[in-house]
Amino acid sequence: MDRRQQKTRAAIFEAFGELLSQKSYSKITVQEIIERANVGRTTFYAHFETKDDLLREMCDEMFRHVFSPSLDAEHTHDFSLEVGNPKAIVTHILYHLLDDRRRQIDILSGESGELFLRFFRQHVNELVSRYLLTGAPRGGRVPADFLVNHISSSFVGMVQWWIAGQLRQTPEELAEYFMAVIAPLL
Amino acid sequence: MDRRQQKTRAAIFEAFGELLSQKSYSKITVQEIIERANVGRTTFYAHFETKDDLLREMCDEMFRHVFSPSLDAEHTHDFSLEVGNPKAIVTHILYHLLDDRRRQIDILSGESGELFLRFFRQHVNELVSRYLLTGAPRGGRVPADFLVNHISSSFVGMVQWWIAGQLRQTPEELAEYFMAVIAPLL
DNA sequence: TAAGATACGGAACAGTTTGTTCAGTTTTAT
DNA sequence: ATAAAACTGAACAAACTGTTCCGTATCTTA
Repeated sequence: MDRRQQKTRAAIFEAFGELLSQKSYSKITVQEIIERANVGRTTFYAHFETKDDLLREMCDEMFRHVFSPSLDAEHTHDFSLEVGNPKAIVTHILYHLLDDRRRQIDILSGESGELFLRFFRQHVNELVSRYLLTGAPRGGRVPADFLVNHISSSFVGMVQWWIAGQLRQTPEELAEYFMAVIAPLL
Repeated sequence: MDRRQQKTRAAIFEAFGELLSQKSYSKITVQEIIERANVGRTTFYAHFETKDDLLREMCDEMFRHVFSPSLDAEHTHDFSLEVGNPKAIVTHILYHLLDDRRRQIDILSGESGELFLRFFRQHVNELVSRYLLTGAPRGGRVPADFLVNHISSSFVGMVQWWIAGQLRQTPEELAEYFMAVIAPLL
């Protein structure tokens, strides 16, 4: 991809992210974005059809990172190796969230956190039904898709709680809590 | 309150509700609302400072109903009498949601459901910490506020799942599921 | 039922924001 | 070096917002 495109795209994401941590999505104007990104109006619309489009693409990029199996240093894991070890997966994802702290967390704690958590939720749902519920000999007291939804809701809810509480807990602690309320169901 | 005010207020709520079940909140304009409500521009701004204000007031009205202890017919309950019987409370609330079916559900299934679920969540949180967690001899493996948050998230998540799935379950069934995943923690 | 208060309607307003077009400049890749 | 591609800036119509002013309709109560 053209170097210019990369730079513009990055500048827009950067500016958008900063704004999102300051004010709510709906109150952010394209005007502000391009001013802060130092980019021409025409250029913006050459990259993104609309503000919503920008949001979508940014979410994709964010969560592709959060859910990517690889993590730089010692926390490297591969989901496929961790099937049957839910706690490791949970810890792993929480580390990823913490990793690129500035962008993810700032945005998620902003007024438009819910907006992003919708996307987040989708990823979590997929993950849960793929890795967390396979071959688990459940009691069968509730339907499987109810259970998947329950676990995803709990996870996303936990992350919200975590962020709202200033990230006071370590990923390990959090994963501990999570397993305490979820494990009885698996 | 003046009969005229009631009528305009109702007309605006009605119009707003219809629009919300059709398109997302952010794409709805004041212009559309007043056209559909057949109300003058001046009148709208005499009632509500802004579109966000309208949203807030409408949420208040909606959820004041959903969480009100009284329900018309045979399902009449009083929360205060039901402390220690969480399942009854859950069933009760679900019936309330179903009650004014047209407005609540349509809005919640619209693209802006999350917006309303934020308010919904606040009420649930309050309710949970007041009625569902009092005097319960917990194991103490997780902090109390984590637990409250977990239960609220699960409840709201369940409602989303319920609505997305076309309300296929009865409130009783749903309450059954809910207790199955929550009861072990109380 | 008459009078004063209150709510409504319509038109017009300045100020923003949006998304597009066009012509001209800079950067990149080959 | 040159052609393609990306960027800029200005200007544009269209839509929406929130406000003001004034005349009309409706309610309240005395």
